[in-house]
Amino acid sequence: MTSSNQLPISNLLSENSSGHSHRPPPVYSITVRQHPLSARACGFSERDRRVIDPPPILVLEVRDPGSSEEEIVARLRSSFYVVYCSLWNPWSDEEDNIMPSSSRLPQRRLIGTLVGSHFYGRDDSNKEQCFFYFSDLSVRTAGTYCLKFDLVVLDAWRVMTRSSLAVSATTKSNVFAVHNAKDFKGMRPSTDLTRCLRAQGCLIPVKKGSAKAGASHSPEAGSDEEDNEEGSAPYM
DNA sequence: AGGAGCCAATTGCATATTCT
DNA sequence: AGAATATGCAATTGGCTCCT
Repeated sequence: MTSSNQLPISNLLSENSSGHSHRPPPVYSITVRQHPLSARACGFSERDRRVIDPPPILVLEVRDPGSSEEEIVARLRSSFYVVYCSLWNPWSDEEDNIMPSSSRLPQRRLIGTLVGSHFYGRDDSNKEQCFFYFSDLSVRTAGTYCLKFDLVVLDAWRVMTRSSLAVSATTKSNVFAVHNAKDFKGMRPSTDLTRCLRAQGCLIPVKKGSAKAGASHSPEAGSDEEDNEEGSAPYM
């Protein structure tokens, strides 16, 4: 299991513990490689979950002039990263996770696995990258939202000393629409990137998509103006 | 009329069985 | 013994119905 590219915990400990090195800290950045486009509102039922389509996929990059290429790759292969997802209102630019309600207790609007799953593999252009995918995200109510992603680097030194972990990078997805059951046009077929990751062993679900959805917006055609306010491609 | 939840059909995956 | 095929189960998805 332990590959030669794996970074020992002792290395992380020494490289991250502040005051133990004069090297500038590495710079982390995350970019949304596959943006969410639409979803069907899943309501308040715990049983009936409707995932966001397509599943958001992020790419992690590390810039560290003091490290060799091999060290950076080893760092990307390690699983000492957590990407946390939250729901945002794109118009007010405020978090939109909590639904205030007079009749019910306040509930989270975004449900599912809010922490991204780490996967190191090749993208559809055969480039090795560190991915985080969110294949189990659902939104309870219809509306227009975007997703905010926060990267936290699990610093062994800080974990051991029980210090708080800082957010190392942040990014947001494009705006996407959540429709009611009657308005939802169906799931799209999985993108090439999704299929590519799946083929390498990534546990991301692959969907065939419905004819209705496929006719109006195939992933290849990229005609998403109806659902995607910014009119950008599903993934870049 | 719109939203929330239920239901049936479809799809994917795991396991069992059969064949070479 | 290993590969191929069949079967069953669980998850997913779209559409329908009921309630507010």
